[in-house]
Amino acid sequence: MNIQPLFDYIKPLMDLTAEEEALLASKVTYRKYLKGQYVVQQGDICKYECFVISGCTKTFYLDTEGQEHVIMFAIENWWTADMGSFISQTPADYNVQCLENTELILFSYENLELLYKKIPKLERLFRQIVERAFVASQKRIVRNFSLSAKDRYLYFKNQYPQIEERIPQYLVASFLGITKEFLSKIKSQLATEN
Amino acid sequence: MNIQPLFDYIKPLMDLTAEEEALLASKVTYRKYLKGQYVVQQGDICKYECFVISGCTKTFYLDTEGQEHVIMFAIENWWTADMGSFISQTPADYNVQCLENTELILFSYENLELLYKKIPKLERLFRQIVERAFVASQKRIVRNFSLSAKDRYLYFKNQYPQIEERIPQYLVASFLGITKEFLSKIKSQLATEN
DNA sequence: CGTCTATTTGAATGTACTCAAAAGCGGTGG
DNA sequence: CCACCGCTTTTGAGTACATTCAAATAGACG
Repeated sequence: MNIQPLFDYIKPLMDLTAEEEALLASKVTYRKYLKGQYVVQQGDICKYECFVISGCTKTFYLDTEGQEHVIMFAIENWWTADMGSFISQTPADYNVQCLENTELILFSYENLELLYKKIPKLERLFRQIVERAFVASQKRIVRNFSLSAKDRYLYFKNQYPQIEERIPQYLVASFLGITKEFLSKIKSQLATEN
Repeated sequence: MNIQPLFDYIKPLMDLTAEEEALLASKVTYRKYLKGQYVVQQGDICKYECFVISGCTKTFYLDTEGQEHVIMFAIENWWTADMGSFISQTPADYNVQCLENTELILFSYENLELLYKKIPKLERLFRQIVERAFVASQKRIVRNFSLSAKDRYLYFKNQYPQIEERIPQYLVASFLGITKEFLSKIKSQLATEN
């Protein structure tokens, strides 16, 4: 049990007093997951916003044909959840599953509300975090529209080398919105080019 | 000058005292734009978060080939801005332009910060607004991956009939990530089907 | 070493794009 | 009132990017 990485993450964004840190620590849950375990399942209510201490998760959606679409990955110092489900406490559209053994800090809905009350500046912190997530999400929409599959792959590889290295290629393909076969062809094409 | 729609929008989300309403009113700017005018231009710093009282705006991006990609529309009771630019006060990636004569309520960066200080629960309100925007953005990514152009169009038409009716079709096409020609073909196909 | 999963390769196909031209439509001026 | 202009939409032919399906190959792990 080590939630220090959470404080290290918060520190540059916001100052917390020792009491506030203690309160925060008392209202979150540290939990280990094994590779393959689900943090959230489609149809369940997403009970937690999660901060990743170590490991890696994927968030994905199963469409009506059973096709899996990876929406996001999360690694050390990232947040994950099905936010739509969490904020309205309604059934989740997405699954969050661990791709490695993973350590998470869980913020339950009730405790997060309580923390917002007791430490109002957390409201500010989370506003800023979500603002950045929203901006990143919009940028991804733009990339999906304006870049070819090849360029989206190169962008991903360049931006998130530490993710590309540790997850299977078919998940990268799904994240990029292409088939695993086509990503394979893109890679072999890139290899011959140089 | 009528900012009542803003208060009507806020009321179901949060209670404001008369003093708070007055303070808020004193720290925002009401402004009319003509059809075609820019609210934000690519390269400028986005000075305001904008609440739409009336009219309609498009947010778009010009890629390296000069191709326009519509990222979002905003109509009555929606928010618009280049949030990435606004939150970090750096040059904007996107343009926001009025598609009709438009009335906006402008929140400047400084005044919004001041309002957050004086009315901390506004921090909560904006957090919740951005959370919902983020969720919507993620859902759009999922739709772009899992639906065909035809189904994306049908979804858009169904969800936002009041937008589809009042804007030219080539902008709808751009928003959906397809060419205007292809959207035209989709529509004629739908017409023959029934 | 064998099994299971992930990746690669190839051929046929499909969805959406490009380019070019024609048709529709709204406003303006002769 | 009609003719013309600019802009939007439609139509068609040819093309490109990405998919599907099937089979072969490579890698990981017990």
